[in-house]
Amino acid sequence: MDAYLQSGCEALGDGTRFAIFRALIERPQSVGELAGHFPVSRPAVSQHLRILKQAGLVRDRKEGTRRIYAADAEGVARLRLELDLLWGDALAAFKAAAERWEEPHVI
Amino acid sequence: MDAYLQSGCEALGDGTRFAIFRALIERPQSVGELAGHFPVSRPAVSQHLRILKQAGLVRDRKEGTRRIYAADAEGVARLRLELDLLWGDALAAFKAAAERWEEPHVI
DNA sequence: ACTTACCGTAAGTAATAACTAACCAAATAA
DNA sequence: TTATTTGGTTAGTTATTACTTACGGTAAGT
Repeated sequence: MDAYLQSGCEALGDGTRFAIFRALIERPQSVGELAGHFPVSRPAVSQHLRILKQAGLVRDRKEGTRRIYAADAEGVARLRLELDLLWGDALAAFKAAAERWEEPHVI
Repeated sequence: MDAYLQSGCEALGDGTRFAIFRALIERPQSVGELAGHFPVSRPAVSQHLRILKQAGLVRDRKEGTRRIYAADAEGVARLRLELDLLWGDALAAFKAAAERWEEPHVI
């Protein structure tokens, strides 16, 4: 999973990438800073960041020679909405299934 | 990702597995039924189901010679809660960042 | 008992993803 | 200008994952 577009859940499927994303939610950080937190090389972090960026979950801005990455509010909201729809469907299905069990008792 | 325990996001990281999970949210289904919906073999579906089960996202019951899988309400709720905490953290951070920008204007 | 339907598991393969090392580019500092 | 810092990209390797085929096991039907 290193070079093509993908949806939010796939982008967060890798543990290291999820951890990087989580770190960026706490506060914006540079690539080198992030690399310091995890047992992978700086290029590996760069590649994870590219994938997160393609998924719209992070954005970046240049600041001198450094590049600061931050979680992207819009992308996060989009993923949240997508998953909320899923939870909604699930809840509706659970409720319907429960009612199919309870109805006979009401008779 | 075929044999060890993992958290919810990693379990949904694979596209085929996510699709299977989504199908089970719509309605409980047997393994063979699921395999009919996707371009993979039945054993492949079985393996995906095992991973989803290890993640607590699905449960299964025997029904004759068939085995019916269904989304697990408790596991779904747990994952939802975990992600809601993440969204909450993100929202708080975005709000704090926005205020750091707006404060100077208030002076 | 035999057959059929359905499914899990094991083994092996093929595909893909994650990673490192090496290189290059841009911005700042001396 | 030269050196330093920082980080993206490429190439190649390693590790992991998804997959199929083959097999065995259980439950229901004949």
